Amino acid sequence: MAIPRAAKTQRRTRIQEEKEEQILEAALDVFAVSGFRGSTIDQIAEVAGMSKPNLLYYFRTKEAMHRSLIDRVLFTWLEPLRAFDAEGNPENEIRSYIRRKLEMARDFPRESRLFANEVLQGAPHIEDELKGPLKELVDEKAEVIRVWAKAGKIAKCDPYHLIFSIWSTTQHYADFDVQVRAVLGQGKAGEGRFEDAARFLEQLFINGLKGHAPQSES
Amino acid sequence: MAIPRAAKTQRRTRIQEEKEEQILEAALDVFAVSGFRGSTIDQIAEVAGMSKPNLLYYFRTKEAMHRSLIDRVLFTWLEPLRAFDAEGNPENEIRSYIRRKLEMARDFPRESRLFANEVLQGAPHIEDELKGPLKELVDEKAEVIRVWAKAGKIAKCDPYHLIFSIWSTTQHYADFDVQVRAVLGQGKAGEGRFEDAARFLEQLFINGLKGHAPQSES
DNA sequence: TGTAATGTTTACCAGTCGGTCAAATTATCC
DNA sequence: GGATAATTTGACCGACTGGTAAACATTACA
Repeated sequence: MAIPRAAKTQRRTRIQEEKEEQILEAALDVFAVSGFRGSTIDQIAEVAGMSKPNLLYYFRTKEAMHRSLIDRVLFTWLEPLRAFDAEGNPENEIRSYIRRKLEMARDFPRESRLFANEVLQGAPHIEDELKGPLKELVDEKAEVIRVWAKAGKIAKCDPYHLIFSIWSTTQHYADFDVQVRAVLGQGKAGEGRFEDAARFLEQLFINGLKGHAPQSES
Repeated sequence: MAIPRAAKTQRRTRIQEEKEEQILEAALDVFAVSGFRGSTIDQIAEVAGMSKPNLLYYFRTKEAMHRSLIDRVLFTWLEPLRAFDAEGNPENEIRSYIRRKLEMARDFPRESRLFANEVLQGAPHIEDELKGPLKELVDEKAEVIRVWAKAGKIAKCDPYHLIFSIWSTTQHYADFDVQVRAVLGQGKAGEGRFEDAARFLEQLFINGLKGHAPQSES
């Protein structure tokens, strides 16, 4: 009868586990490059090395694949921000947040591009996630930063725009990789570029946010 | 016999001028959102308010439209960087570069997204421009910054990554507009967000690059 | 080992894609 | 006003799109 469709049955078989993994892996490849509209099931099927109807056996529609991919990636993608610790030393927290985000741009560029494509195209599939969980998390961490600034531990600044600028500078190395490589040219475009970027960004943000001494309150 | 195709004839008629303008305007709307692969001629035709064969009378192919659009936008897009003046005061130059880039993100978000889409998808249509004219311009301006740093007018830093970070932070407000709005929420997502962003970014970059006193040479 | 559930494939569908063609319409210029 | 060139359109093409149906193959399990 075959009603599997990956969710109906309580326990997923080993083969389901494997195939779904294989499909999402291929889908990530394709969606990350062409976005949702620009990607086709046939492309994904080819990359995954299976027939199109076979893909559609595990994911009923193209949207279901995309949805599943986004859901899985979104959680891990926000991990670095979640790790942002209110109790920690501000300078260290910012420094390691930058470093972690940069590592993700280096190690998971496809995931970064998947989101970039989605948001760039108006986030038609993840608007709720942005306005809900994402906003809440950012609000929480922005408050932490605001308190640090108020206490003079870092410079007074808009915490939201600080977060945006860390996102954009780090993800730039994944999303605009082609451009970065083109501009740096043969010589400087090697893997060392991430180390250079890390050094520069840490310098920029740490110096840029140096607290103004203890500073009086109110 | 009508061989116009917009380029064969030396002098372009008023009507050609107008229609091509109209088409490129519509194409910008569509390409900026969906990227090249994700956009269709029919969509563009509908936005432009003309029939599909009529579009194809002025631009032989979808690629020709895209090409034409990119060529036209690329020049103006790099204008702010070109204006970067080696003779000027470093702090002022950086400040006004940021401001100009941010104004472009605010006033020409579609153009920003057009490029973002293109680069994100591997820049299949503009690789040459990136490796050629763009790289040359950036090399030139990076040298200016390097000299400033060497003279102690600004902090020692990698000029390429400085430029990347200005690009990414400013364009973020165009390319990731939906996300920015979602995170800032109803209250703070108004037009004032560009002023807030400008203030933050100027603070970040100016403080982040404060020169270390005159500093000895060699 | 049999059989029922699971997994895979071939053939196919209706709608959309980029693009063509010839006929019809409109502007231009004498 | 008429000839000529420029513009516009409806009808159409083959290739591709997301997705389906049903036959076939494989696995799990009694």
